[in-house]
Amino acid sequence: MEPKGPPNSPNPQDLPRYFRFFNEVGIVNQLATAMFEARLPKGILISHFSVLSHLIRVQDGRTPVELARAFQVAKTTMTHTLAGLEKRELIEMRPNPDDARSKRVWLTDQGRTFRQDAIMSMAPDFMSLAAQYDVERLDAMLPHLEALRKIMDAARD
Amino acid sequence: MEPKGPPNSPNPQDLPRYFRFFNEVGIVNQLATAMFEARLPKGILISHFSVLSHLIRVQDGRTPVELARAFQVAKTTMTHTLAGLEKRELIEMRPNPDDARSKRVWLTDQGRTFRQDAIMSMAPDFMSLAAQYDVERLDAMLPHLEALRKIMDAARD
DNA sequence: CGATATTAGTTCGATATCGAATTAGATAAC
DNA sequence: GTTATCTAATTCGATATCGAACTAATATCG
Repeated sequence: MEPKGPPNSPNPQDLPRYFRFFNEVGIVNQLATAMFEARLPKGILISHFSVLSHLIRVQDGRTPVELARAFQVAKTTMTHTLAGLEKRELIEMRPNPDDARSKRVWLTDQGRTFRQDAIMSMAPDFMSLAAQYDVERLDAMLPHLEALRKIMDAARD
Repeated sequence: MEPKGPPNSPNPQDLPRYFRFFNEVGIVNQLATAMFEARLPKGILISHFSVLSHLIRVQDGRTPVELARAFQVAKTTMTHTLAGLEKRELIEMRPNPDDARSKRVWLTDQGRTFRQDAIMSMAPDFMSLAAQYDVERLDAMLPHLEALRKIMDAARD
């Protein structure tokens, strides 16, 4: 064991290690996205599904800006995503009584059902994954990813 | 410790755990992408940078199809990305002597220099990250991510 | 109160990505 | 060896995402 220096001594030698890690994260993300979207009806993307899930998790009635911030996408992107969901009647946009500039987003029954069905349709993929890769390993990584995310999130001033 | 059952018993109860994991991966990826691209000259995206890096890592002289497969993007997407790199003279496209339908992609000196400069310009971000998050934790996750990626990759028949 | 600055949402133009169709060349089958 | 099939790359049309500019409403501040 090396004597432990200061908590972390930033070292330019480490650069490739970061690249490798983030590269791998990117690949996993791409594969997961492809896996998810293969199960979604065409025209519905992860972005749509994620908004529905978010609204269930944190309660609906959020404003578009809140959603854009939560997903860290441009406001215009959220406008577009919400328009798609509204067109399919998975959400409803109502005026925000607290602020006439604003709106609030509500899930429709169809929206809730749709999400539930989508999740169920993905189950087989996860089951087949579970057969080859112990879920525990994902759980073990989660706290580390969360810690990383929080730091990176705080860093983007 | 629980008695160890069969290696992994796929269990529908685990679904939310997968979602949480892949969701977190997505967020980290998004933050990393934003961090990288903030350092790249405008008009250059991660996709461009990644192709340059790939060509250095596995040797240039690859064909567009090979690159499209390596990154798992549509051929048309790679055509587009390569066009951007060529316009900026970071790569050169030459005919493939082995196959008249095909081309081979070569790095220019400018391309190599560009990549090196880009990496150096990102160093400060990584250093500041390293100060708060031990690189060892990333290294520890890497093999697990790689294993996961391989399984998912094989699964996408 | 009234002027200024900020904020919510949209429209618009640019670019990234994809799938379908196309063209030219290579491979396979008979 | 000729025909049919497959493959490499591009073009085209559709959609996702973004930033800049805009409008309307709210907040701030003198």
